[in-house]
Amino acid sequence: MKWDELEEEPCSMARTIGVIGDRWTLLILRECFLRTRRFEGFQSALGITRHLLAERLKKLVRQGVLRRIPYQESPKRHEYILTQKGLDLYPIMMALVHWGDTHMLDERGRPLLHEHRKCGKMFDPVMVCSECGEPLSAKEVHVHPGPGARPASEKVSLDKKKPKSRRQAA
Amino acid sequence: MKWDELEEEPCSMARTIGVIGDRWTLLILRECFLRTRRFEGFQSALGITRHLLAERLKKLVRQGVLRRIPYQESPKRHEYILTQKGLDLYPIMMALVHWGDTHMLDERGRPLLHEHRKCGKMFDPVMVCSECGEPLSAKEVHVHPGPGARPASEKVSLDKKKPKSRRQAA
DNA sequence: TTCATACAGTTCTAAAATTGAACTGTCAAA
DNA sequence: TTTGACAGTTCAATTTTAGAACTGTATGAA
Repeated sequence: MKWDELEEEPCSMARTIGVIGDRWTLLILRECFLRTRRFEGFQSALGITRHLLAERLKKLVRQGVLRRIPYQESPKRHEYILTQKGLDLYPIMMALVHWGDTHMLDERGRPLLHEHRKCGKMFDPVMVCSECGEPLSAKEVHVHPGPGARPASEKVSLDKKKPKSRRQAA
Repeated sequence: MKWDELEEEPCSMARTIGVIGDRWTLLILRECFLRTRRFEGFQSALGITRHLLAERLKKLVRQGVLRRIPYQESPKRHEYILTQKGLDLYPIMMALVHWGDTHMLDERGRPLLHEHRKCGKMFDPVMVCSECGEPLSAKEVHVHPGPGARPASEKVSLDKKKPKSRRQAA
């Protein structure tokens, strides 16, 4: 599968993965949420090669996750700022952090604490149902095909290839 | 940076990314939540190469996200089942799906709808504060160093290399 | 004026990861 | 006896990524 094919999959998760589903992109976005805005800032915070960083930033801009905004003329310099589409990634970031906090800590404890300005307390993120407000778990959710679902006839494979016998075909 | 170094970073997000932060792993986990359990099931649903699939499954088992359980003797066959650690990835999966539903839909609409068994309604996942229950957004959250934070002295770079001048050093 | 540095990239080669395809081996059914 | 399901493993070819240097504008210091 080519990776741009992911964005055409009739699956919202696959499409999201097509945009942000690689390690460097996720780390770049972490820095964005920590207020990094400039090329050198990302590069020195992450140790990513300049080549990949340039490429990933371009892709995020193309996808509308970041906006490239000039902050000085001559030499032209730009900052990379999260768009609303980018800011909407926040729940994904928090969910990643929270899983790490729950399952990947060492003896030293949490690297970061999060304070909720509205209530002034240190908090954890909790995912709830938009309708009843109860916390969600996989077992309480039932999945139905929606209007954009793939027709049942082609449900077999992401890349539509039939698995074929591995003994010589002719 | 080598990818196993990610898991040693004093950052819960980096550690999580070290475990599930690549495209195939995320797609494999999607299938797990859709009740796929067997090698051939993953392979034909995703079109992933058998080589990579075997490797990714091994890693997920090693990380405690999946458990490998025999379902028949001779020939030995195993199923891959989400552990509790794996089930706890659910909020991440839902957050990915929800962002895709919000920002990556085509004209046809949502590929999947989610029904909450408890309340019987189709819902969206919402991330709220564990303390006050209000929905979260990036701007209302303030980050503090926790007990496991990296000392300020080495805050510079993920890989601890100082960026050095790019003109000939000798 | 010359030198060093900041910044935002681009270019190049070597190394690592991924793809695609075939191969192994056990067992069941035809 | 042959074919197919299943769960991998192996290997060559391609694609990505890493690591390092290079380009080019501009500023401040010597």
